Amino acid sequence: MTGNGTKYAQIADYYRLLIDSKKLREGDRLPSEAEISALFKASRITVRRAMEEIVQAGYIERIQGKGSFVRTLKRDMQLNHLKGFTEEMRAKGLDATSRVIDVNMIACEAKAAEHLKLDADSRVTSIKRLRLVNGEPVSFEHVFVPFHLYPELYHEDLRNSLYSLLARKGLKVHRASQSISAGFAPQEICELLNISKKAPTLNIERVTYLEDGTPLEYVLSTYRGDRYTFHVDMSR
Amino acid sequence: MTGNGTKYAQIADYYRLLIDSKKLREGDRLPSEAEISALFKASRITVRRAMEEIVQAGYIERIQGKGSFVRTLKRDMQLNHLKGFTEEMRAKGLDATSRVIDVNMIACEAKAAEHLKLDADSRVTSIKRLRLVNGEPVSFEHVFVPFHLYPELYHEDLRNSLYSLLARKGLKVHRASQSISAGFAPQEICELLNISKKAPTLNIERVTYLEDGTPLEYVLSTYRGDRYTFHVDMSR
DNA sequence: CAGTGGTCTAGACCACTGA
DNA sequence: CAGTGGTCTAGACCACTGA
Repeated sequence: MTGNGTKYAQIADYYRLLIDSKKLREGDRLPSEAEISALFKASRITVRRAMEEIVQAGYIERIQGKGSFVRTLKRDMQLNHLKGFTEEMRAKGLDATSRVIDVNMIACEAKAAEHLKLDADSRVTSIKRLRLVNGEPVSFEHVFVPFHLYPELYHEDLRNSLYSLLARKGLKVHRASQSISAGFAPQEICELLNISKKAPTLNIERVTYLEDGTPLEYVLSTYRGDRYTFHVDMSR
Repeated sequence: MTGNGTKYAQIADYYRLLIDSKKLREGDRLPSEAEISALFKASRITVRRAMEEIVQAGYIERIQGKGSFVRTLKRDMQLNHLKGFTEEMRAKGLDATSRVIDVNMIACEAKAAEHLKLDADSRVTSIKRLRLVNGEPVSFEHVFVPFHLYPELYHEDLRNSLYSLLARKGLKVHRASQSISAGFAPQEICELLNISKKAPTLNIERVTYLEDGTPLEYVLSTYRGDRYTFHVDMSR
């Protein structure tokens, strides 16, 4: 517990800690406002202020007439689960494979370096792959992984899930930030995807991070507009 | 003003509307809590509750000793907060407006009916709007809202945030499911967006739901590929 | 200094839940 | 019905900004 700060922050911290440390588990009921009020010798409004804090942070859910309950995080996890291409296609019952176009250790390009928080000339492993579903090309991706995070990466078999490989090295993808736009692809990518230069493509720029916030990879993907749709669930 | 809903919601809506309709602009100061309190004959705590609402929605910023100001926002890395177009652009510090193309009460199309869980010939309010940022067309959207949820909807001023309007009727967007693809737009939409028929577009199909799971709206949006990028954060 | 928002109190009535 | 959270009031003292 903190001890400093405002009263409502202390109350909020107290319950946040109980939940973080699993002393209060999913679905458990918190004491009522009146009880917390008595426990901390705080007015009900101060207690409510504290509860609002942890509702806001997604820790609990309050139901009039029933009480405050530790939230089941399952729903949100399912809501927008971050998947790799292989995993995503498997979830749809499709068979995903890759054709490795090119693997290299290179000096990092400026844009990739910025997203990976590396110095401009740092070394990165560069991987170009064509992603296929049921043997048909669906997307082309160019992945950049900081070399020092996984020096042997370019010796590995990259025909399957990259995330599985990384996970086996203890590099677990935690979150990703993506930018999705519509456009065209350059000639050589069009040829790989077997589409016309005038065919629209879905272009996704993705940065994935480890739990501690370290950027793990920077990916530029080009999806065939006629073969791929990106799904997202969002909540308020 | 609406007349229904809670007092704090009415106060919050009042100022949200002033900001949406540009009667209060970026950097403008809102009246002090005492003034709002007198104006609405509400206690200070109720006023504060209202202010918290619109702080939460990213509309204003409060500074102790100075006052409450309409937010001049750069972009902040929020999680994956579900926003309407107006709100999203505001968060990027951009000025969003709409041109209403067409509003109608129609028998629901099969696809919209399916997503809205309505019978095939149920009545829906159909709204076609052109969304502009700094006066330039960015997207065209076609919204379907079940008629019975908000019968007077087509009498309302639809130039600003639809979600604000709905919220004032107690119809609060809770979650949304979206499908994003790349493609082209039909002739008439290209003309509205002021692009060539061969220009790529980002097409988003969205279904939004109320907290109890009732579908609230079905939207087909067509974004100019050169003017819009969709951002998503995902976690594992 | 007057004016602002931030924290806090004690107390009230209400709507909702479940026995 | 008792217990819960939701809304609302009137009033207090505080910390901070700016003249």
